[in-house]
Amino acid sequence: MGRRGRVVLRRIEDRVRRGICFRKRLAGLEKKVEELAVLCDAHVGFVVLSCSGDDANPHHFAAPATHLELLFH
Amino acid sequence: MGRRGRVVLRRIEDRVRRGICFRKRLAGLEKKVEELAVLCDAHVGFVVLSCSGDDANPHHFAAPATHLELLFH
DNA sequence: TGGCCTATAATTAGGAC
DNA sequence: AGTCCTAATTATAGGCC
Repeated sequence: MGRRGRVVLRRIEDRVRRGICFRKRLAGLEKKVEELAVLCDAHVGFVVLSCSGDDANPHHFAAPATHLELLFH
Repeated sequence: MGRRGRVVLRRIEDRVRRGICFRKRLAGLEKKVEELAVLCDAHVGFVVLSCSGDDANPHHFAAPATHLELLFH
């Protein structure tokens, strides 16, 4: 994707590239979730527990904040 | 987006258009979640409880299936 | 490592049927 | 309401610093 070729749905073996991809896509996902919630007045939440080989960035998110109680109560 | 103008982050007031947008974006989100999980070997899940004014389509999803236990146990 | 840049791929709103 | 089409926007891999 981006500059070269299409997405191949397969684990990215290189640790560094996998981490970069993880951070970029996580940001994109957060935006999409927020958009779905607001545009469609939906209750949406998502959880990311970890990225393999990257203990530094366990993550958690739900959007928007007012839905948090509903989802994770 | 698409044919006319940019995304405005605001509730779509028209019921029919909101429902269409909901279904399209939900499908897109499922794909993105699946991709994040596989590409980055991450544990990801998301929940959609409802779309306002569309009781027909409460939805639930987590990807991939092997992560379900981890996330919603 | 982390932020910008940008060439491409991917998503999607609206239309047609 | 569902499916296909496609223009136009948006997301993002790889580069660069």
